[in-house]
Amino acid sequence: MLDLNFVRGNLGKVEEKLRARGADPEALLGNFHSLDQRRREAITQAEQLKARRNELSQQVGALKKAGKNDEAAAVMDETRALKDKLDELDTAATALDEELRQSLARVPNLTRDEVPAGTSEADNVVIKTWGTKRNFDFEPKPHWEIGEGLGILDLERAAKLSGARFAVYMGAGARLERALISFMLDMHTQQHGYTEVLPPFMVNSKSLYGTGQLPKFADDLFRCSDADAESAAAGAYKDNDHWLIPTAEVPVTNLYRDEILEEARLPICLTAYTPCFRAEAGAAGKDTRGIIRQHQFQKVELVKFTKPEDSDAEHEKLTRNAEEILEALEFPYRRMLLCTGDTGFSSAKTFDLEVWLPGQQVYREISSCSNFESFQARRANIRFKPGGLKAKNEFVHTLNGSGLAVGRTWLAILENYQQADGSVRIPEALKPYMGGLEAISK
RNA sequence: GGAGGGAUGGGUGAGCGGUUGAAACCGGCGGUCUUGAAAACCGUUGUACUCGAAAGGGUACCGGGGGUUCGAAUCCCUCUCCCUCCGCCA
Repeated sequence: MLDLNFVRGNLGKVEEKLRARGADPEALLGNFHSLDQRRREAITQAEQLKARRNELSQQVGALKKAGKNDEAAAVMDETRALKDKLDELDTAATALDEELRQSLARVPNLTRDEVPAGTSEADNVVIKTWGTKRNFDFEPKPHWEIGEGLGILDLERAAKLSGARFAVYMGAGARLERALISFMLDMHTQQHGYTEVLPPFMVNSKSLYGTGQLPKFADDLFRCSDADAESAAAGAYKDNDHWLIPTAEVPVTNLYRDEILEEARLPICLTAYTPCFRAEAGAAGKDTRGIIRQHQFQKVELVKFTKPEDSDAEHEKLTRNAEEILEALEFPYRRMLLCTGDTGFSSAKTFDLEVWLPGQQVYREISSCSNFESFQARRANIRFKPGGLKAKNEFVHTLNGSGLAVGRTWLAILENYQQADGSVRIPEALKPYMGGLEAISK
């Protein structure tokens, strides 16, 4: 959420930044000025009447104490007469306030000035490229052919169990997924200084609001049937409903919702393995082969809470921490700076890491590392207490990134480490996690 | 699932219809003392919105929502969460 005062004072800039994203400022904020104006007038009117009521009520107390019951009764009558008008003004003020809040909740974060202008992923900018693409003396296959050939990936039976966009991993394939999770968590906890978290895989609406998935992106999520569908459809979510998490970002960032952190504790660096559940609404027909795009996938996530002035440096570090996994596994990859049109709703600046997939001859996103600045912190009310004379609590900056998407790492291993005979070599760094296994073969 | 008890500021915890935005203690910040520190003492210390050029006002907030009342942290209803006991259970 953007700061109301900032929007009010910088409406032109906000509109410009929204246009840069390809959003329509008219649709999002069209009547902001007049709405804000009407809201403030309504609040002022209601508050003036409340002040009057409070003043009279105090008089009643004083008169009664003094034994002047007749006079008290007269004042009580006068106050009672205020009631209808007060209800009316209060209702109007509350409605306008709510309207403003809801419209603000749907406004995306403003992208940083260094984010390149653009309308789609085609406009993302390559920041760097790492590694050398392997030369194959045979035609490299896509991962679904390799995985099914080795009997470690079973998409047909997954479809029987759950439908399209699910996978079953078998034997060394299942172990490879588990090995990757342990490898990534170990590296982040032992070498990069993160603390491991195992959060719930279901969260309530409030948490999803805090990180920005709600209210705008409900269609992308799986909602559990204990939710009150009727009120949810109306945009009014209950406190005790449950949704499957689309990423560990949601539970981990919300860990400190409505809390005030000690400055000395910052930055807080957390890493979490979780499955992620995404409805992939609107992705029909996209990436239907293989396991690139799934309703359930596993991911190791990195999350940071920082002081505002540190978030840029921590963003770079976090992105490096994800890159180091790719480098340890010796994958050719590149780092992209997402353009304004491709940067996510809550993010001010995002780097995507794309891994080379020789079976498909493309770079594919395997990590997305974002600086949300105070956008999520404001929604989730996560503050810190600055030391010294700066007494006022401030919103932290939140950041997160995949470190990495495990399913996509799994398929990247198949495609990059495949052999002519259909077997797959195990990357050096992963061998200890695979019980010393050299290769997966039939 | 059943029966009880709770939820108050950064923390612990009083208040149970009218100068209570909220005692006290702890913590934080500033100061006195000290070569420095500690101790002791003194002062200070919530958030959001809103009016105002400012000084300074106003409103709301004691888990959430609703109600009673001239007036609610305090009474009533309801929801959520936590604790204790019983039952069930990976």
